[in-house]
Amino acid sequence: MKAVYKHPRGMPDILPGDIGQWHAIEAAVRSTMHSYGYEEMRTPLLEKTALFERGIGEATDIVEREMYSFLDRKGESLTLRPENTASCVRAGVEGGLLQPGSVHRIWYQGPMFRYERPQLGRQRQFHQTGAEVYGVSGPVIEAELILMTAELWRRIGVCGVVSLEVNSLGTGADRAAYREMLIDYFQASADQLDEDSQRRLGKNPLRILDTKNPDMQELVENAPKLIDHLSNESAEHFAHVQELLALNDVQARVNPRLVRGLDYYSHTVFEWTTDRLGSQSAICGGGRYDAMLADFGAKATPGVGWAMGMERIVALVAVISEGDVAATPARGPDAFVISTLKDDTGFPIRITETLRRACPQLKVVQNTGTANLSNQLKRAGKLGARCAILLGEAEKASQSVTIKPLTGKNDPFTVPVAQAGQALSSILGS
RNA sequence: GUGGGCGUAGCUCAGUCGGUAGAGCGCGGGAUUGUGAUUCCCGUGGUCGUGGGUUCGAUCCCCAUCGUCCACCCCA
Repeated sequence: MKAVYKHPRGMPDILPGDIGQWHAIEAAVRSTMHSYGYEEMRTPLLEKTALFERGIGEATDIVEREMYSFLDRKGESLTLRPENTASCVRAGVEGGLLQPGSVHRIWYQGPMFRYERPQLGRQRQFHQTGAEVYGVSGPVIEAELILMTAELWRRIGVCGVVSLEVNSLGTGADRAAYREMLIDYFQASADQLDEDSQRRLGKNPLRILDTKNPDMQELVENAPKLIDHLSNESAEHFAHVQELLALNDVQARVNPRLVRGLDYYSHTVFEWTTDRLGSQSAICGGGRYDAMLADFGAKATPGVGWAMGMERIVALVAVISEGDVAATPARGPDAFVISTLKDDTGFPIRITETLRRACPQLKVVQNTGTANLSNQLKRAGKLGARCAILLGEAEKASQSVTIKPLTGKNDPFTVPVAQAGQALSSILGS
């Protein structure tokens, strides 16, 4: 079989055999969001390009080289969303949610798009799940958001292989003062900066600290740290967050070099990482971004949030469970209808449909082959069916069905069609 | 965006020192003209990712392209 068409690069299909993993993780996400009182929000996949340029920051890699932007039929520049925070803020403002004093806990889930070289855990169309809180300043809500990610890892079953790093970026004023300090420091050693860093020096010197260039490690290591130059209020704020995490048994390592890629953060930022996924180690990250709300028209409303990469979580679960998950088959049919009537297709489908209507909670599947009874039963067994419904000349003549339980050693029995649904329910239990 | 590996049946892979290909599993049918998870038999399967080039001849060599993986980079 040759495929006439292939998927675009970095945009793989999720086939039925893999969807169970996603459903399991999505179920954990939903239950966690419910526990914490967050409500789902959905925004369009396309936004006006300016929304992301402004919201994410012009000097970021995402905006500079990773966005899928195009002109629509009226010549307006639209972009496939590379992340969802800017859209959520836009929707919150536009939808009138972000009134001063009101509080909203929001979560989202869906595909995002970035033009990158694909790798394990890094696709061009990928899926993020995230949570955002609007209308709450202060450290408690930051702690809540971090604590819910920790709880999510517990529910997904990956808490043993992830670790948390936190940092504080302070206030805009803190950063402005620090930024000057940093520019002075790096300019004094400008000859040691690589090309990327020289470019960032003018636009966004904080991101130089995030470099992984080994030649610059010493320079970066000795740079002044923002966390040592926070205002007293910011330092207290950050200390409080750390206390609240410790109070709830969540270990966090302070990483003064954690800056995060998006420009709008302030105060607490955090990142969950794992060492089990090769070079894509970040599985979740977030922080406070009051400044973006102000930019978007909600001056009096603060905002905090995080996002996690679903593909990375799926990959992480697969890596740590090795063969376990593969050995867990998808749940088979509750009832598998097989027929030895070679020239009557009407009776079997009518019985199947009757059972579905009588037992809407059960999965009732009609066999599609023409094999002999023995092989049809083998197929039922392979599918993991809980019982088989046998139809043949005798059943057709007496308008009855034979039910054969496949899980135990129960003998098959025959009941009239009218009682088949009830009989099925009672032997399968609940 | 940079560098490198890979692409043979639905899946995992073998193979051809250049003469158009195999295995296991899977899938379909049967052994058993009405009772499964074991076994046996038969069958289905691939213009060897795609397009060019070299050659009498290419799945194999070369180039391009698409997809994929790894590192860098970046982030979720």
